[in-house]
Amino acid sequence: MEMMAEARAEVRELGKRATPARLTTLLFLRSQARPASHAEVSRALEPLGFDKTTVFRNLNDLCEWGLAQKSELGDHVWRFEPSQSGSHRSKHPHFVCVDCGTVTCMDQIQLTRGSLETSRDIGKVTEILLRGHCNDCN
Amino acid sequence: MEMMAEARAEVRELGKRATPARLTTLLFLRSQARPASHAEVSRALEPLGFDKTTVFRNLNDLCEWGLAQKSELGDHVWRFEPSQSGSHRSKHPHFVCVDCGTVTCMDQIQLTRGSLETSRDIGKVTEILLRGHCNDCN
DNA sequence: TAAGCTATTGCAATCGAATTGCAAATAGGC
DNA sequence: GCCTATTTGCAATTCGATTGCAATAGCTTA
Ligand SMILES: [Mn+2]
Ligand SMILES: [Mn+2]
Ligand SMILES: [Zn+2]
Ligand SMILES: [Zn+2]
Repeated sequence: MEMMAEARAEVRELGKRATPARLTTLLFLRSQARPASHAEVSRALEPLGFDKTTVFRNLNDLCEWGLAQKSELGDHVWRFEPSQSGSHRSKHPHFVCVDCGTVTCMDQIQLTRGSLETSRDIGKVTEILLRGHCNDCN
Repeated sequence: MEMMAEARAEVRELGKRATPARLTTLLFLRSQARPASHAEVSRALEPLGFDKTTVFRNLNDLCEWGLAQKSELGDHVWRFEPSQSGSHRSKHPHFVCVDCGTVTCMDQIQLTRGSLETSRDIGKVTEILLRGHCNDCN
């Protein structure tokens, strides 16, 4: 498959071994519309014969190597999503519904000039997380 | 003590029992400049003879009753802080340093008009969390 | 393409925060 | 002071995250 060959090349590029578990984990993340928890990825890959711990380690390794990103969205569970390939490889904002737990990836959320100054007094903002009630939940 | 009598009144006002563990927990939160984790509160109260689980339950009860707020700031640990007494009892934004873990309470962080519209398409934002590198850490 | 070295895997065990069950203690109304 | 519903203390449990270690399997090299 096309995707698989591509993933293999990317992993090899980093000097890492292109194992089936690793490539499948990466492909799975890329197939999802939203960040996936370790439990979700495992649930999908265990039936294929991949071990839960191996998945766990690969998820974290992929993050360490820049191929994926890990975020804590407020429910004490890590969620993983593939890094943006092209333009913005940086973290993007997320919206989490406190009612149904749905996570939405957002582009270009900006703070007002005043807020930006305020935040600069404290530090350099690298990540924005919004929480609230999604339109479906109200 | 003044604080204690005040706390007692507030708890009684809610129809709840003003137990030593409960009042001490509330006073402790109010003595802190930053949100405190359950572990931190327990560490402070256990030497005084209060049980870890009791502290845990009181922290959550206080939140349920509106006297405190609970947030997940990105490290898989709940943090508790007293509700603002006067003007804005609502949740305020926080900044968390991903390096040192320091949490800073912020006032009035606003999104740009455009971002606000974008977010409205998704849901009603009730909480904003900023993460990044604090000025002390660079 | 077979051997060898090392990264990776599988599985059991451990960790720690969060959560629960239940009997004993106690706050507050009477 | 008595009574009862609430709260507490302590042990046990849950569950995601994390680790140790021996077995396995990529990849490099000869
Ligand atoms: Mn995303
Ligand atoms: Mn705060
Ligand atoms: Zn929702
Ligand atoms: Zn810092």
